[in-house]
Amino acid sequence: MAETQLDAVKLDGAGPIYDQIRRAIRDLVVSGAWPPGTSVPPEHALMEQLGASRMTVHRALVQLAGEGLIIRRRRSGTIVASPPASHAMLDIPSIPEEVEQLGQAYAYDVLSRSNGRPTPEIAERFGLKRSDKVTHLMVLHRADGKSHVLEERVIHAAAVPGVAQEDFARTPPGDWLLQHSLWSQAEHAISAVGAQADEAELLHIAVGEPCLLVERRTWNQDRPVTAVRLLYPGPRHRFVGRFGPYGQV
Amino acid sequence: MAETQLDAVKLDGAGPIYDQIRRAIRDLVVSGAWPPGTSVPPEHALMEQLGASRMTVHRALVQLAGEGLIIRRRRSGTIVASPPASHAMLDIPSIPEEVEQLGQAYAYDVLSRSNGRPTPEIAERFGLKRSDKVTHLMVLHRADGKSHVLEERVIHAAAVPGVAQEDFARTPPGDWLLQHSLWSQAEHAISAVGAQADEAELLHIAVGEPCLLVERRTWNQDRPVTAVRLLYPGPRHRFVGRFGPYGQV
DNA sequence: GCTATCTAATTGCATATGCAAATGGCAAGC
DNA sequence: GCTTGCCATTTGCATATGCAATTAGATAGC
Repeated sequence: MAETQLDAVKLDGAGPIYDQIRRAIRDLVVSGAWPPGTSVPPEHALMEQLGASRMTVHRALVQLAGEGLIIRRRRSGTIVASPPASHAMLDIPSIPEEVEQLGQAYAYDVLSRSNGRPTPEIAERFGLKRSDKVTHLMVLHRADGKSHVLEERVIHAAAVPGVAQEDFARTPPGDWLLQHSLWSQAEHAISAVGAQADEAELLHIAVGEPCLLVERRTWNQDRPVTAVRLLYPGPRHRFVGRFGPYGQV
Repeated sequence: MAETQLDAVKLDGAGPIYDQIRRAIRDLVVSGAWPPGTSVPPEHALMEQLGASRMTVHRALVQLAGEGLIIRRRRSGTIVASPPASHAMLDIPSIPEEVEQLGQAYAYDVLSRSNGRPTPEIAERFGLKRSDKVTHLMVLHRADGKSHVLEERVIHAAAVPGVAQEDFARTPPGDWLLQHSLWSQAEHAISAVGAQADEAELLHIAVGEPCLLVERRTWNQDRPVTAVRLLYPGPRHRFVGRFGPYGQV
């Protein structure tokens, strides 16, 4: 449980006070300055530090709690929440967890791994500059021994310290990145493609067999972090989302 | 601009007052009792009607506005918002609009249409009872003359008055339903499949060619409304979503 | 009729106040 | 040591009050 630095909360004078407080704390959370578990100063402390009334501070904190950024409990105080990975269609799923939730045994192989510059094709496909240093990976995930999904991943070395030394022997890159990097925005694209020859061989399916392709890119404060291409074989896989007319339920 | 019935707002005594007010108004909105454009009573009226303070009423309304259910403007008052269809991955897109946004000419053909009971296969696939009366449709949507998407739809007649008389000559069923029915929940599932022979012929692609399959079911207060199966040919189509670690951005 | 101005309705925001509810931790008693 | 009960801290909720900002509609002036 880390200490918070009270004076890290700075208002910018733009807009309503409650919203300035909200944004100030939100930025500290999403930037990683206050990692999950950090205790947020109590309302009275913020109130004095910022010269606002308790109700104004309260309003900001209640809103942040509603957004899931912080968790508040009487007497214990307020702490930064751990980002949940539970949005089904709008999330970054952990492949090991997915497989294990299906009651199957998870395993994976790192097929290849290299540090260097992206090839033009990869740079184009993942929206990177040719000058960026990247780690490039191919990983095959298996469920009960059967090929589950083929992962091609590019990691922007500058955004993820230590990635060049990591060999991903114990943790697959997706999960490793969730622990060792921050992201503030992601983009999914889902499409259907036919398997290429090399892909078909690895996934043990016929060439041209329909596959669900998930391409995802993530950024941290507008800097690219990683891009991944997940190829799920056949009609066995589906992405499900539930929602209402005014947004998610 | 319809009138609101002030006494339609009823508290249930469960939980905080601001939340009772919030839920009471939310229910009136999502149930359709207060359709879009309806003016919500001003804070003072609700305050007197409910015996709560203005700030408590205010808190409920501010929250509803934040959720997008209502729109508030000084002096003009508060009105019920129109449900937006802009969530990209989590929405019910209008196919004509989608096509026209691509700058292509939209057209469609109703390939078949029938009223009756669902076949066992359809009942199973769409989660309906065999005894439900349904309208069954096959529609081909075209963009610039080319096949764009093949739609198979089942509409639960009891949930949509007038569907048995409608021939969908002027408006495709998806758009017609958005105007003539209410829904409170929907479920998407996206997967990749190979085209069957009949589907391939209609879409002008080869048998087995990968297609993106979107299956969607919608309910209104737990009663099924419609189920649809949208088959998008080939890798031309993609579903895109943007989000952050704490939810949508 | 047209325009500029004023008025009043309505929401937006902040504060001060008070009490309720939950609970971590201490102290007393066994 | 263990349990019980109390106290202080922190958040949750509701109210009352006051002023600011916005703007629809009325009014006055031309």
